[in-house]
Amino acid sequence: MEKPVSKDPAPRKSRKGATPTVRDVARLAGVAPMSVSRALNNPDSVSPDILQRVREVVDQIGYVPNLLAGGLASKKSRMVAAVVPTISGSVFLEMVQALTDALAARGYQLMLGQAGYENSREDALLEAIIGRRPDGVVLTGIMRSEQGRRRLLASGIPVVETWDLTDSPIDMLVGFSHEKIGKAVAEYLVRRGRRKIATISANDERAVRRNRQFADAVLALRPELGMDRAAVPTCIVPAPTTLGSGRTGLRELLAHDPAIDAVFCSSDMMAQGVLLEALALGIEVPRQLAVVGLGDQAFSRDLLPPLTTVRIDGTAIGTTAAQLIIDRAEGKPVEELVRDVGFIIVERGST
Amino acid sequence: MEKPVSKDPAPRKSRKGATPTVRDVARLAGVAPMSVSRALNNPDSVSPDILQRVREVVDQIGYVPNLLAGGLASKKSRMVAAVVPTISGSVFLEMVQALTDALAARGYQLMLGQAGYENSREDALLEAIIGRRPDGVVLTGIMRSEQGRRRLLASGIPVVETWDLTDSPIDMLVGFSHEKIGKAVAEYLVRRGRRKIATISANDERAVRRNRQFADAVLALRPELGMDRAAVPTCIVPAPTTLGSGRTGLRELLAHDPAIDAVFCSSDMMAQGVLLEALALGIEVPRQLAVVGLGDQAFSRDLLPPLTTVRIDGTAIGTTAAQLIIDRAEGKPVEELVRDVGFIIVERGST
DNA sequence: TTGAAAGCGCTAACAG
DNA sequence: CTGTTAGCGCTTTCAA
Repeated sequence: MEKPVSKDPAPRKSRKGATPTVRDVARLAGVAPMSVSRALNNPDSVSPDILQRVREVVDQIGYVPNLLAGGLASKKSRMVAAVVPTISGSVFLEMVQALTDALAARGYQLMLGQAGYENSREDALLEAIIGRRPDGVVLTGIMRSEQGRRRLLASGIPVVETWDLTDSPIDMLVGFSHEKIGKAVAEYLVRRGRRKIATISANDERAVRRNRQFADAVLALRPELGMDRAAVPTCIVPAPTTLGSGRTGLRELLAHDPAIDAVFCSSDMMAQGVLLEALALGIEVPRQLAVVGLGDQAFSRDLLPPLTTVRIDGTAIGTTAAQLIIDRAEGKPVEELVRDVGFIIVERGST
Repeated sequence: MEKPVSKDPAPRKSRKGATPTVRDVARLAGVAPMSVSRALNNPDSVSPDILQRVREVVDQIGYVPNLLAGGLASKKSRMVAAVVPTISGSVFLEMVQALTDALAARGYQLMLGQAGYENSREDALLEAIIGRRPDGVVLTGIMRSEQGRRRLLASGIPVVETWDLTDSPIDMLVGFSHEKIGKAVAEYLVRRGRRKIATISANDERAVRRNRQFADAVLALRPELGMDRAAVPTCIVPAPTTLGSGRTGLRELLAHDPAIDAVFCSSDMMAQGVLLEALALGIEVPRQLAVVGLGDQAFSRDLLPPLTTVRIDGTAIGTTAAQLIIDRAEGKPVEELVRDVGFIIVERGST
């Protein structure tokens, strides 16, 4: 004769010290594990009675659901990966902050990856990201490597490229046109009567396109300069840009042509360096030299003189990217896959 | 009579378009799933033949292991969570960068959480973190809330508190003494002959302790000031500190006492604001006013004058924290649970 | 509304 | 060295 099955069929005795699971909660609340899951994830789908009992037990034993297990079962990890070139001193911080906040508000967590500016680690990074099956990936800039595009595409993970525009996004896109910025700043400076206009910029691909358009626009408006882009001096510095690179950049430009009367910098921090170097050299800003930055960082309005700069709404980019990914994850149809958040030239004392 | 079991017992036909799994790889390589797992995670434990066949299949079909599943089975998520008050304009960036890099080099990924300065979201954040079963948590600062300490402790996750020291860490600790910084800077300024010494600082708990020690040290060295800490004017500004708060801070201090001849700021960015405001007011630095910052950010050496500041080695903190957590995760015994990375006063032109 | 069964994709543990 | 078995802790699916 078989031993009768006991009422409590020896559930792996919940050893003291082990992290509690749904089953522990279920047992203590006298319900099925599935009801615990429902009470926690979808309180409306469960009777008030069960809901309350489950909540009591959860509070009492300090149960925290294992989201790895949940993610495996439901194929939703509630994580979003963000890739930035580097986090340090970067213009992307505002976006990352907005992203983190917007995601957290909806129960999503951010995974941060640094790709480095030479894309050295990009491949390993993509593997680390895809392997964690995030509900979305936010890329800073456009994914250039064909290999990377294919892997992301194949993974089926929603992707938001940012901080740039392109005709062929992998998936979704929230950005602005670097070409238009180049053109707009050039026109602005020429309109303000500047004649010898230069740029200091990082050696990245976006800056190159911005500069090309910048130079072309200057040349178009100042036919006397001829057709050669070399008439618009450009100082290239390694990314990431720093205050120091702004200082040395200005010195190099002036050594090349002392008559320069306007500089467009590829970051506010670098523009600040230009302001400082001008001060050190006794060059008056804006009378002798106009300075324009890029990014409108918090400090820019408090500089001496306050910095004219191109405002990029990093918060809008981050918030929008989060929204797009969450909509996708929740099955809502996404209307416009490409959003241009534009930019504004904020005019201040440095021009 | 039963149908004979076929040799290939109908493995859930790998529908085209579905993400491949270990089983797909195993089938195509003609080995057991376990061997695939070993080939990928521990190549030495498998014959060269199998290793090669597995690698070929992996490359060919673009298999990326599901780390959620792996983490669930192995109880190692290869993720580390970091909590910072806020990422923007922050002195913690260097640490976060070093952390990300050091972790990535060992195959770990960083999860970033922003707690906010008012600890408003701390609770939800902790839940989101613990639920993902990271292999470690790096906290910026000491966890003050008893509730938070208990939850972390109960979770059994290795914790590294940073950027501070305490006698009762939750687990591990990599930091330095804010009290000692306050004392050291005070002594430094007094030794340089400064008489009217003030501070501008954020309203956070660490700054308060630093300031108290700072004021006490000043009073001890300058008995003529009496015993009242009010003799060391302090301007409190809301966190996070900005260049703008440095500018207004200096104005407020001077309004209170025009004779102030030294200011200790709780961040380099704020110290920069002080330099700028001094320039605007025609106050000579360092002749009339000495300025000391905190953090030794990249830009500080390039300021005008270069900023004297307290160097905190964020890179060392991040790298050490990563090391401690990885050691723990891999079962290595951790020798010293508490590491004091110290600080250095970097003397430059502003004093 | 609630519950039971059956995995999600991987790896620990043990056998061969 | 290689394979088999049995879960990890949760949720999907289906039946009650």
